[in-house]
Amino acid sequence: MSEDGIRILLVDDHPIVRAGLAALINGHGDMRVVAEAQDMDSALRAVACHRPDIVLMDLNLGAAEHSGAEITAAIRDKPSRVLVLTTYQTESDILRALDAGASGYLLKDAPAEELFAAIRATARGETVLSPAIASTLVRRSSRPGPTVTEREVEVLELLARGLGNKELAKEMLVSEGTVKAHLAHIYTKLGVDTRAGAVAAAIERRIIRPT
Amino acid sequence: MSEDGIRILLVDDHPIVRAGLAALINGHGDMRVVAEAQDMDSALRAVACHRPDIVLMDLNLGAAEHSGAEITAAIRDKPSRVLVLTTYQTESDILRALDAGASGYLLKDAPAEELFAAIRATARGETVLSPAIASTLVRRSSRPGPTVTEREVEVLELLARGLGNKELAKEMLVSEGTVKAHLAHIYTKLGVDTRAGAVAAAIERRIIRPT
DNA sequence: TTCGGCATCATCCGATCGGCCAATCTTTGC
DNA sequence: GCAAAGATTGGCCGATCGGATGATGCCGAA
Repeated sequence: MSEDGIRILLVDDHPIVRAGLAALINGHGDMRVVAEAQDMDSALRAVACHRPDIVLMDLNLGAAEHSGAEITAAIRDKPSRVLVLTTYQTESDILRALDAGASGYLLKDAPAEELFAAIRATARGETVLSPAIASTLVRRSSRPGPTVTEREVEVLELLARGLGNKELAKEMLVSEGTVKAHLAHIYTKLGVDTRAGAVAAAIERRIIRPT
Repeated sequence: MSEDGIRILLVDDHPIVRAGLAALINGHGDMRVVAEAQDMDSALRAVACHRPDIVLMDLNLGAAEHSGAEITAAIRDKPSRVLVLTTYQTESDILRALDAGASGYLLKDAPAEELFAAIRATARGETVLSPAIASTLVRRSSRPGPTVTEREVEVLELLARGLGNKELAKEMLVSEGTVKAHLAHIYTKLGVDTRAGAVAAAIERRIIRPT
């Protein structure tokens, strides 16, 4: 890795963004884009084929079936390290990605220099988080206020897809009463009183991400 | 403009994406990024100050108050031409931008070459649309299926914000009965039977955009 | 001009939702 | 081991929602 710099695999579904990032990265002597992928399947193949040091992955993969966290998990045991680059900072996304084994989580809001620093740090084996991300996580753990449960996030995500209580119950394999209990908790925690309002508030607070 | 190539103003709220696009564009001899802006206000100032030939604008400006179409309208009478570069292709966004006077509408899904071609074409005074965009517009006009009304789109957008029927009525300055009528029409057109489902379907069909 | 689409409004009724109360069971942590 | 928190379920009731139906006015196309 040291002779030709940090070898990077770019994963993003937007060719234009990909080309931009590649141009940006290749302008630096100590790192190089060795492959690109536009979806999860080709990303997996590229990892196996090119053995990059770092997978720079845009989690905002449009209407992807794979949750992005999935792929991170699939790559985790390979020698490559995954650096997630995304637009959103929903609690569920961050936690899911980190749980899956991502070595870093960066927001596109960050300045370009931060990206390079993050790439180098990740290559050194360190774990990198955007300041905004870090503060989100800190806020999460040290907030006296209401914290939505994992299960409640599930409910919110299904809610955003327009399911009714019966459907919610069937989907989550619980009774309708349980669903209503979760909903009641969510309502009080978010300070709303309708399902639609809950979805709006959840999106507002970046608890879930709009479909 | 001809001595130093096409002068471009980049507008995008993500520094990383901006840096990537700048690196990409500046790699071409016949075009150059002369200024960058991360929000609408600084974009307007930059237009007045640098007089770019083209404003390459990312409409996907996070939680922007300004609709993006607004700014396009504000720039329109200046000598600069606006080329919109975005992720989404909702009917309302496209039509709004074109109505506002954008000279082009490109999806990030497009290959990078298409971006350069679009920049050059826009500089020549032509109007450019992504193939996907064009087909969306064509589909819109030649589709036998259900077409949601302007008013119904309004309802859908408010619906996505979690309002109840009473609130809907107050917001739209009509009676609750009218709201329910609109809802009924929307349900049959989208093939759903709940407000949440309608929101999901509307987002799915790119009629509205998740907030 | 006539027909159809759109927006507007109203009423009735069954289904669903949201609020309130109470209970059991598992996990987590002190 | 015990307390706290989360997940689970049940029932009751008023409020809201969704479906069906009908009616009016406006405007553009045939």
